[in-house]
Amino acid sequence: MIGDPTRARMLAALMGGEFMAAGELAQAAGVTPQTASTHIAKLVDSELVVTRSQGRHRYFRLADADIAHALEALSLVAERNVSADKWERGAYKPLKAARTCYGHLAGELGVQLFDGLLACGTLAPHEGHFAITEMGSEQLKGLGLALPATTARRFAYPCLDWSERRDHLAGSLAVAMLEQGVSNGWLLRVKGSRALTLTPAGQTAWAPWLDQRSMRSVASKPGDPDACRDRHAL
Amino acid sequence: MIGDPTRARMLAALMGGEFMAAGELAQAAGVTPQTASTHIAKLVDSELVVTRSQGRHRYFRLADADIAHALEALSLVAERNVSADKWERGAYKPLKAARTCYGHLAGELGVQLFDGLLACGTLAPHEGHFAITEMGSEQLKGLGLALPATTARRFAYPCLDWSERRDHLAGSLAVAMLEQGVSNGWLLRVKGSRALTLTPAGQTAWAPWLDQRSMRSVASKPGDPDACRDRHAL
DNA sequence: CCGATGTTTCGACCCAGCCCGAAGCATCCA
DNA sequence: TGGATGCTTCGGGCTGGGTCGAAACATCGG
Repeated sequence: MIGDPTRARMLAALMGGEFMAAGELAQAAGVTPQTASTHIAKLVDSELVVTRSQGRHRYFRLADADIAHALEALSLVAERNVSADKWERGAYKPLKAARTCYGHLAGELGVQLFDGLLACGTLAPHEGHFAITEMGSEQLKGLGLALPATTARRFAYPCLDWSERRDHLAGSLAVAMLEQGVSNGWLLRVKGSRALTLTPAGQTAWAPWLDQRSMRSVASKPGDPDACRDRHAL
Repeated sequence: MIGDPTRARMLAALMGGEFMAAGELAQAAGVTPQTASTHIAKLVDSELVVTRSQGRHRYFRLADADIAHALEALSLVAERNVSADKWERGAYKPLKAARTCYGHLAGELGVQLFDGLLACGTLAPHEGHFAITEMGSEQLKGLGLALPATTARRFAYPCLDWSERRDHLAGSLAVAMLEQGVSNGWLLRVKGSRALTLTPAGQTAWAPWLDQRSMRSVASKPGDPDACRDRHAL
């Protein structure tokens, strides 16, 4: 089911996490609308994709996060033979820098932000997932973020990034942060792609977490929130 | 590649994490040896499987943990339509109770053990993965376990269980614990299957982590190691 | 060296399923 | 109401690739 190249391209296009119209999917997969339609019907039938009719359009989206996760894990394996310099040129480059992954942020930017959130003590490990700290809650509210329910099972958890081969943040918090970033003009969607670009405004807003030269070393001792808080106060 | 039913059965058989001979794979997939051979060649060619010749046998194993993880994530999606009572009867039942998952323990037993290890403070969350505590180190050494290098990147991390839909423990620690369990007779392999059975000896050895009536509530406040340590002293 | 066993290669067959053109619905707009 | 747009269904052509029988190759035991 997932193995067919055409359906695989469709699913890859849907990995952005948003609804897409049937015609868009046909274009993304490079087939005629009628061919796309039969494929979509199969995807819906096997409950990988859910549908939502709106006027004369029908929109489709991945059914849930488990499916996105499975696809992400597959990408990790499938893309591993892509040579290192492929990432640095052509269509891959913007995707590697920053992209959406089922509604949240992935790529170099996603990984950096995740590292920063941990290093600054905005998030703290909690039973295999992550909880937001009191301080972190203040930080994010200060940026104008409406925090989703922090008790949700899928509030914040790690997601392995297929280009970076390291974790980035997933879960309702990550979704909310991406939405905020896009609506505030911190991130721009690249048309017809999952790629994103970080604007100067975004760089400023998220500076406390992104602007850390020695990310790795800081991350190794998570209990140093002061540096981050100070920087945030700028 | 993964989508072909025959290859999927082979990969599922390999999910146990051990080497299997070509003939065994043919039997597991229900095809003739020559058919199996062509499939295996493809799997090796696409680097999903690695080979190891020994005499007139050739043994095969999944290439690495990323691939196992991707397959596990796929199972989670693929098996979700299996009705609840399917799990309770027939061939599924022993698999649900306890099985191997790429060299470590999965199923109800795997999830319980993982919960117990966290609840007792043997393991503690650490930067998205898990670290062994000093106390936990003593506990495991006391059982005669040779601890793998605790600094390894993949020492201990969560792995979503496709029958339980909750995390169990993966990583080199989990592999070592399974190996110890099998070689000490705490666990018995069910012939021709990934299933495992827990012996009374195993129940005793792992009692500190398994023997907790109110698992969920205990797990919710991880800082209560005393009860576990006391029980261990029995 | 010779049979037995395990595995791979070759050749031929056959069918599931992908693809598109044409036609049929459904919805919106003027 | 009629045309334009978006999507789905139907029918038929085609081919990629899975399957097995037969035979070749490799290794072990005697």
